[in-house]
Amino acid sequence: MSSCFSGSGRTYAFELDIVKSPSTSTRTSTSSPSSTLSESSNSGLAISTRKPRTPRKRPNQTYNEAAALLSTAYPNIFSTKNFTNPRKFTKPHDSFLDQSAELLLPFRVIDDGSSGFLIGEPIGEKPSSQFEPKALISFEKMCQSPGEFDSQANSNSNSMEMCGSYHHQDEDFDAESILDEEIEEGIDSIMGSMNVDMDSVDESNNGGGGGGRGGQMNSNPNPNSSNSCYGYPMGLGFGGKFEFGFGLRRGGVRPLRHVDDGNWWSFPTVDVLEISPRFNKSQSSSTPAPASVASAGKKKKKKVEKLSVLEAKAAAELPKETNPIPKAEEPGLMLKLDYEDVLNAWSDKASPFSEEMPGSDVPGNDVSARLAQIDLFSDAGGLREASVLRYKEKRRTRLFSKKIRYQVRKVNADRRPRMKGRFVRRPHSSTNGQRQKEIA
DNA sequence: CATAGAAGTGTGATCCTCTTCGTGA
DNA sequence: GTCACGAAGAGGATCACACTTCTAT
Repeated sequence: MSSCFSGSGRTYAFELDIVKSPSTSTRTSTSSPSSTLSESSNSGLAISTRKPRTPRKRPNQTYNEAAALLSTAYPNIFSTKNFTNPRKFTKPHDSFLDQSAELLLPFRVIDDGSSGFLIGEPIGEKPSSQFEPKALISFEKMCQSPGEFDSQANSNSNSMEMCGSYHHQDEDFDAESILDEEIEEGIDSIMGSMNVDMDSVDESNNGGGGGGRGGQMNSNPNPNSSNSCYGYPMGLGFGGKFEFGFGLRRGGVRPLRHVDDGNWWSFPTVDVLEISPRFNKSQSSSTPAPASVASAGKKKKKKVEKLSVLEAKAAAELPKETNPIPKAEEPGLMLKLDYEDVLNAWSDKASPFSEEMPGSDVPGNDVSARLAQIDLFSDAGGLREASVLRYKEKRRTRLFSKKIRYQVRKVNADRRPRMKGRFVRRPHSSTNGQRQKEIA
């Protein structure tokens, strides 16, 4: 029985395959590979003569790995204590906010993908057994983690395109796209779905194009989600040029689809309303929109209204403890944020995520030299710096290609004749012994 | 040391799920 | 204008193949 799920947005049913031992199985030499379907589709309880399929790959493992390292590297920012109870994170005065007093981090300082998305990982709730010492390929098999939900993969690609700033932060890294996915996963774990009245968001953001995915935004059936949601209304007057990592495309963030009900809530979330400046809703809604936009907005408006009614119902049924975040509409609970002041205040400060160590003589990416500079036994965070560098170096050198265990077999396989991708017998195939003699 | 059987290798075909779009009620 | 349904396409995972090498007995 396999309980692993896909990480690429698919949901796989539990399979109950009674599989013969590989040693006793005889490979069914079917003439057509399509026999797979006929063998498995008739019944949930199938007897297969084939090897069980290897579990689907899970892309989130590197995310977890990075999360653990970053929490070690930047405990002030990615403190695991914030993650023990995700709800804590949504409180206006939690430790994260305390770090910067009245200021929030300007998002542009998040220099690489390993950083910004880690805020949400519930490290404290999960034993670190998933973090293996060797650098795992991101698509190697992993076990289910609470931080994984398969909507990530889908929504990731959406959020990515709006994150224009990210593309300017190229690293010397040949598997960038895969890394991007990790980042996006993390971003989405922060983003989640929005349950705010998104009329204005939809109107300005959707632009009438792109097939109306935004209609799903509020489809999260769990009433809790109304309080632990987030997502940034990109269209709300930021003009899209604001370099926030909160990327939205085509109407916003998707809901948590196919999320394991037992774990989905464990994502620490940031209520975007609490970190957002107030927007004059009436103003935005009164702004005349283009016709196409208006029609698209209308379409969603109904859905949003429907869902908001349902959510309001469900939220009312919930006990107050489970609903600790105040409604966004409540005045006075919003975090007022003067972005200009924030940017000014941080303009002369080094990024906490910067590749460059402040005060370091060693420029660039000479990790060894930089490691040598670090006093590992000082109290001033040398271990932390070392951890960060180790992590970055590891990430940089991580292999995303298939690992060849036996090079000679690869060579042989390359030489082997094929027909439509399959190995075929050599024209004058001989027995192994004879073949070896020939080679000798 | 000999033997049997498992492991592993690359690539095209196939399967499967999800998304997008068109059509009709 | 809305909704449901189905087709088409995209994208990713897996399978099948022959043969050599590795490993356990």
